[in-house]
Formats: sequence, structure tokens, C-alpha cells
Amino acid sequence: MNQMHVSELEQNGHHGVRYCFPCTVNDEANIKLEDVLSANERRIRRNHLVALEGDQSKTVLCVLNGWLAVAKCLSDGEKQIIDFALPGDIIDPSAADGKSSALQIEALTDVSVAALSDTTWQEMKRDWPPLNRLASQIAAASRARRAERMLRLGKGSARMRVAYALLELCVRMRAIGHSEGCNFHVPLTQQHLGDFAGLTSVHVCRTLRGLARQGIISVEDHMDIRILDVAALAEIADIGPEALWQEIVPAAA
Amino acid sequence: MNQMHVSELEQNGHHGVRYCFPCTVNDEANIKLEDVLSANERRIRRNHLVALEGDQSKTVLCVLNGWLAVAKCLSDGEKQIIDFALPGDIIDPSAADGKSSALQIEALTDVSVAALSDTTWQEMKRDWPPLNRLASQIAAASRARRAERMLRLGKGSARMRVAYALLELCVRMRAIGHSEGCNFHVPLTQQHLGDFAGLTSVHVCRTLRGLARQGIISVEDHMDIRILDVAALAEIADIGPEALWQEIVPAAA
DNA sequence: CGTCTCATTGATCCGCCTCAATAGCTGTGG
DNA sequence: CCACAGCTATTGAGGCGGATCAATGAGACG
Repeated sequence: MNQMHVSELEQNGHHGVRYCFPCTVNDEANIKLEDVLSANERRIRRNHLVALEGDQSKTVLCVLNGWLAVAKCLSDGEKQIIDFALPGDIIDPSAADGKSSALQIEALTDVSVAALSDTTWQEMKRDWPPLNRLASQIAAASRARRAERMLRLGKGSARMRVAYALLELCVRMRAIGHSEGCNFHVPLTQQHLGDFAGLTSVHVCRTLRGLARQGIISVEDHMDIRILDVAALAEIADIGPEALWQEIVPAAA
Repeated sequence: MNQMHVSELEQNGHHGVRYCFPCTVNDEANIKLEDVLSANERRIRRNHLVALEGDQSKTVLCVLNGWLAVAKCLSDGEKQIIDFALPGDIIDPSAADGKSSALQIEALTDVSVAALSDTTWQEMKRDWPPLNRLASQIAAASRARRAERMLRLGKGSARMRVAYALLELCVRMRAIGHSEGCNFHVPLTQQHLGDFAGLTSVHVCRTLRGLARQGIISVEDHMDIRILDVAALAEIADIGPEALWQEIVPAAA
């Protein structure tokens, strides 16, 4: 797959990491990409919404660092998290009318993103075909994840939804090198997990403790998760062939 | 928005309609597009699955005529319909690994589609920018629809889900000229609607009859639907500003 | 130390599922 | 023409999973 990396993170200053855009095919292009990204870098603090000025749908976000939640709300305030965006992800909030996004993008941690205008983004993709391919891959991964989750929202039990959520997070964390084996930390509350899985935080708690009581996972210190029995969890999540894991993250090794 | 049409349907022979690809910017290009599409036309009969030979994810489907359901299944056979594809829609089943699709595509009516290889599709988009823009619009509409539905799957009641499904179908039918006002026919059983809304067919039935009893809709003859009180239904579906309607269909007038 | 957020657990309620029976409609073959 | 099978819609009765309400505990922070 042309030696493209989803993301490479290096130590750098205050926040701890610096993003290296995942296109190593051409050094010169890579440097230019770096320039464009850092020139458009914006930082958002934890729990703040990403406010896109002007024409929302004409802005593309490249996540450089931190976690974002892409969500939608009902008028009564109930929130559904559509997807998490991790470093290396690309968020395209465009809707069909080319005007509105109707998506709420929330920073779960301190975050830095590159906010690019649609035209810039189109030009970049045109000028660097590997970037175009990468963007397609990332979009396809996002689509696959959303479909998997939709399936479980519609037809799955609470156990299944939570199990799937944990496995998805584990796989994604691993893909960007943020997990050791099946141990990882997610910057989420049980409320977030509930908004993600379509459950109340109370029931997320019960479900997690149930899984822990059976020795399938352990949870400590605000979402330090350890998957003790991957096979059992995958069975509960109804995840079939291992191959499926690779559909939901771009370019998993 | 550059005078692009989502679809134009004309009378033609047995099935009644012929698809005109929605790119009128350049006549010559339009003719070539027609050629490519008809050269790759395939017909699928009702209730059959669309089997993509070889490398599934490298095939793009342009729906020329009829209804398709894009679905996913759990191992116990429970099915969730991710999206309906109507004439003029483009289905890209690719997953992140570039190999599998893991999506099941089912013909709800007799259907004709143009099945294009990914490379052909990429070339077409490159050669005809208006087509590229249109494809982006259609993809954005699909994303917006799925997000709306995901929100309601996770947080909405059965009434809300059904109300939203009906309104979405109404708007989409209108966009392709298949409805008179708020009356339209969908080639779906209550089972399909249930798989779409994450409900059992039994509960879909109860919910529809409940709405009918209140005079908000009427349903006759296997899904001849008439929305009698759009405002009430929109309230139940929790659809806010009218503008939102235009996010979920490409280039709604 | 007080406040705030988050996790945990119990008790209760209700919306939707499940099972089951009936009825209508379509097509098929006698 | 009827008889029959198969599919879909409809309606009822009962059960269960997850929501809701509520109380307590445990860190984090000023």
C-alpha cells in the first residue's frame, strides 16, 4: 500500500506530540504538506466546541493531536456521538446542500487541528495523488466504522454495543501506536461512551462492571482499559473474521 | 449549483424509465458518460443480492433504476439497513483495507445499475470535474442521512424513528420526482422499514397505525403512504429547520 | 475543607420485543 | 371455479432490557 503511514507522532514541546502527515512518497511534497498544515493549525481546549467560521461545510479538519467527537443532538439535548476522530483522522463536515454541517464537533482533550478550506483541500489532493488515496482510505474506514456501529445500535444489546466500542477503540489506538497490547487509555467518561453506544451512562457502568466481573476486561482509573480476554469480547461484540478489524482503521499494519 | 440534475428519468421500454446521468455541463461528456454507464449496465431482480465479482471494494455502483438496500448483518441473522439507494445514487462499498466490503446490497425491486471499476470511476471523475462535484454531493448527502438516522437509532423512540424514516423517504422521492406532494409509494414491507429503523416489523405496524389513528398519516395498499400532517410528523421526527431537509438529498431544488 | 465531576449501586418503570393467533392478498394447480 | 400455500399485516398478552430516579462514594481542584 505504497508505504503510507496513518500518523507518526514525535515528541515536541508543550503538548507532547507533533503530527507528521502520513505521506512519505515524496519528501518535497511532504514538506509542503507540513507547511500547509502547520500554517493552518488551530488549538482547541478540552470540552470546547470546534467553531468553524463562515461556511462550515467548506472546511476540512485534519486532526494533528488529541481526540474529537463528531456528534449530533436532538432538540431535547440528547446527544449521539457519530464518530471519534483521532490523530491522523480527517473530518469532512460537509452536507449535501453545501451550506450547513449540522454536526457538532467537540474536543475531548486539548486538540490541535489543521483547518483547511475546501478549495485548498481539493488542490492538495489534486497535486499529491498519494494524499488523495490516503483521504479515500480514511473516509472508507470512517464509513465502515459507522456502518458497524449503526448495525449494533439498531440490532445489538447493550453488552454487544459496549464490547464493540471497546474493541473498536482498542484497534484504533493500536493503529496509531497508543496502546500496549490490549491495554489502553481513552479520554472518555462513561457518559461519552454512552453517547457513543446509545446507552445511558448508568447502564454503561453496569455493563462494564458486568464484563469486569466475568474477567473479560478490567477498568481502572477513569478509563484505563485492559482487555483480558479478547476472544470472549469479540464473541460478545459479534465480530467475525479478524479481517474485519482492518476495515475500520486505515492502513492497519 | 451549476445546473446539475440529480437524475432525469425518461420513459423507455419495458421497465418504464431510463436513466440520464446528471451532468449537463458538457454535452459531449454527457454522451460519453451515457456510453460508459450503459456499457456497464447490469440488471438485478427483486430480492436478489448484488454480487460483485472479484475485488468488491474496487467496484462503484451507479443506480440507474429501482431501489436497493445497503445492509449489514449480525451472525444471528439480524439485519440493519444502512441506507436505501434510489435512482441517481452512487454506492461505494469500499472499506479501509481496500479489499472487502462487508456490506450486503439487496435489490428491493427489479434494478438496473452501472457497475464501474474503481479505476474507471477515478478516471471519469478526473476527466469531468462536474461529475466529481456531483459525486461529492451525493456522498455528503448519504453521510448526512446516515448521521441523522444514527442519532435517532441511539436516542430516539420508535415513533421518532418511524416518523423520520417516512419524512426522509418522502423528501428523497420528491427529489427524484416520484411523489405527488406528500403522497408516495415505497416498495418496502414493514419488515424492511423495521430493519431500517431498528425495530421489529410488529412494532413498525403498531407505530404506523398509531400515527394513522391520529390522522397524521394514512397507509394503504402495502405502503402507499400519504402524509396528512407534515408539521406534526416533523415535530415527532424532531426535524428542526426546513433547511435540514436539504442536507439529506443532493441538490434538492 | 467544600465543591464539582464522575462512578457505582439499588429500586422501579416502561417501551419495545417475543410469542401467538387471525385475517387478507397473491399466485398456483386442480 | 375453488383449494391451498406463502407472505404480509394486524392485534393481543406477557416478559425483559435498559431508562429513570435517587442515594452514596471517590477523586480532583481551588
